Amino acid sequence: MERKLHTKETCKQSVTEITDALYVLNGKWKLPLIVSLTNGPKRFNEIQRELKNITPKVLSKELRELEQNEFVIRKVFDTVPVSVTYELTEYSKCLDDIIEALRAFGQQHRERIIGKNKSSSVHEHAAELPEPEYADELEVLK
Amino acid sequence: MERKLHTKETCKQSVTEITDALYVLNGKWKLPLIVSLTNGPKRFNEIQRELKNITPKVLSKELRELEQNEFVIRKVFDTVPVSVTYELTEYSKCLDDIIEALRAFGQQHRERIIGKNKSSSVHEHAAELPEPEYADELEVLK
DNA sequence: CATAGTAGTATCCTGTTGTATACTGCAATT
DNA sequence: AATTGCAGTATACAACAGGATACTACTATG
Repeated sequence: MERKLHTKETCKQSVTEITDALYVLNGKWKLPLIVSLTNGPKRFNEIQRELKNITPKVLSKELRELEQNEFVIRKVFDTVPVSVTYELTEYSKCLDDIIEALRAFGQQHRERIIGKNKSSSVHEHAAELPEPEYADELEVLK
Repeated sequence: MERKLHTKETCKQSVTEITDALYVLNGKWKLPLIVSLTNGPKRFNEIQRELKNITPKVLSKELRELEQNEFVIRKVFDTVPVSVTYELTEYSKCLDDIIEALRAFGQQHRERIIGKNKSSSVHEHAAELPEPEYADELEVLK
């Protein structure tokens, strides 16, 4: 149960650092958006198709914010009509560890949930820890 | 500019995995809350004091959600009056990589912003990439 | 000629998140 | 005897994120 961070001071400092990080990456879309750009530049509608359920308004806003934080660069080509691409910057590479950790957790957590649901007849800890309704809590689970 | 994930398929799958992960960890408080519990069990008011600005209503809700996802366990001691502690579960360890990555990024990003603000007289890329108002964008920066 | 695609913007609306304030009932402290 | 701390709940409200739908002006395709 012991972790690397265990003094009161490093712990408080970590809370601040995490808060800073989340301030920049918050919301439902920023990280998925960055991931969807990892295999090269994409155009607006292309992204919208890939990130099922994102509306143009929200996508537009998220892209603007990522641009301001220098994770994404917007390139306009003066074709007729204009075409616009979005691509990741060099700086965005500093997010790779976060993305990889989230990805690994997401994958493992989904498997855990599926396993849980299969053996859901066993309720030994039901009183202390209510059996979560995982099926409703993860959206896709195809 | 090449990363590990670069085929269309692995990229789409990663988006799903990230979405799953964020589904469980979303919001402003869950990760900071978990971090604040890394140096041992804490009581309700103790947490509230440590996480400046969280209201009891929100804290209560966040703790309930973390409990349902089995990251936190709530222990009630029948002292008079009852005392309650919250502590991290074994399973919560699977979040350590995420937390460490976010922490490292948060720390480095804050330093980058401070550096940017010092040399803010240089505006060579102002037209393409508006100089972000970092001072307003990070909340603490004491 | 109608449809589809381009890169978004404009409005309106809902739902969650967060804030503010007050309150509980009991015990220990001042 | 009054205040403080405990672990929250209750109520009302404000703010913001996000969703639904429609629309622009232009071009290419069927």
